[in-house]
Amino acid sequence: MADTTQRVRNPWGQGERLRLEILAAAARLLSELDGEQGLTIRGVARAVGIAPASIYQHFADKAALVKGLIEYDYELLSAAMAEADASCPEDAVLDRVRAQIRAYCQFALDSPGHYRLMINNRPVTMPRSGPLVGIVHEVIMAFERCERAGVRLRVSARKAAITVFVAAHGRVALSHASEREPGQTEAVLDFADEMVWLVTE
Amino acid sequence: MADTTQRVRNPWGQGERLRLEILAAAARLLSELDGEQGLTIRGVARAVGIAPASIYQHFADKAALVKGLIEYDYELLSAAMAEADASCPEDAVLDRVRAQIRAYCQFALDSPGHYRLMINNRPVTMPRSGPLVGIVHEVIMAFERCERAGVRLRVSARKAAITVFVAAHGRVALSHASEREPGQTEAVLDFADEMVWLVTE
DNA sequence: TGTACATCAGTGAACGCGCGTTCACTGATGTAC
DNA sequence: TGTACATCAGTGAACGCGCGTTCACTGATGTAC
Repeated sequence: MADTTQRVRNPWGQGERLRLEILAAAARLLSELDGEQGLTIRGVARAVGIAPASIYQHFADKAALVKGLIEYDYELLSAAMAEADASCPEDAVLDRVRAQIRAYCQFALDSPGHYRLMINNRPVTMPRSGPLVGIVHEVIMAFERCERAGVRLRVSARKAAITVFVAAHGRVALSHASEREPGQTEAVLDFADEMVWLVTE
Repeated sequence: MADTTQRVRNPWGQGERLRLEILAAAARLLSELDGEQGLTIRGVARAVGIAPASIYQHFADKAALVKGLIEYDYELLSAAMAEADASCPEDAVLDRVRAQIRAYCQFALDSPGHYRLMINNRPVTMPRSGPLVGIVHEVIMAFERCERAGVRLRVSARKAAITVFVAAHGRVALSHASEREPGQTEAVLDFADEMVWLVTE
């Protein structure tokens, strides 16, 4: 398990490199152990091949490490959703909504540990302005595009986005709580599509 | 904090009483600490006023204690939903569905720790036959009653129940992840109602 | 009725563990004069 | 060019903590004869 090869220390002035190594190792651990409680300073240090104390040169404490991880993950998720949106034809407005939601679900299914961390460790200081809100806002805009293109919604674009988003979270969370099953991914993505259908008409 | 009064031991043949005291204390702790990780053998022993070792006369290990709690909680939740259903006029079929879902959300909001434990610690041995399934089945039957009463559903009764249930879970879970806000309960219940409306028409 | 023993409810003290964090340190690489 | 010193990357060992669990025990209450 543990790396027996000795780590070579970074050259002068390149100490920041270790910071990225730490984040990368923490991300890897989080993917494997899915669950924040499995993410420990000592575990990360072990994975990187350094002393636990070394982490404190780059992160004030465990909370700072977790915060760094979450910020990184939000960027990944946002990028995945934006890419999904952009990969659809410009005028396939509903497909673009679906693609975004599916990308969201896919991320959550692929990285349960990361996803749970993002949801459950949202910074307390930003009740309605956290990164999650940015993501929901993208979906709101996608629904507004639909309306402008003539798609009839059963509720406002804003409400449609929130509803679909909340339901997708519910589906994903329940999926995480069960053991993996074949075809689960498709089931989740189908559910997401159906939610989009439910708010349209 | 700690009870300074000495516990009187149960009389001969009444040792089972402690089992209930332990469960009650664990439930109380879970309500306060909301989060399974806050629930510890030692903490429960402290709350009851006994030695940690005493718990092992009634529960083989921590998992057994948790299992006992979950079973108890499912009974509470089922009873609350059944009561909500029964408190509506017989023929107000949609109201009865709504009442059940609202009771579900209310339970989750009132007891986040219990709710999270139930969802995340579902017995691995019963993928599609756990107690949650029983609860969903009640909702399915409630929707079937609606159909028989002439209410038009946009999807099958089964799908409607699952959709509403999943969305309710999503809403509740997100609510748990944010800090408490005034009016939150109403917002969650309104969301639940809206989900019922979305699957009907 | 007395007494030896079984059974019961519950305990005290210890075990080993992994955790987050601190602190004085080591040794290599750069810089000032 | 040499040398004293500052700065850097990173460490080893310890701290106190709370955890789940085990084990031999205590003392009260019942039962057999």
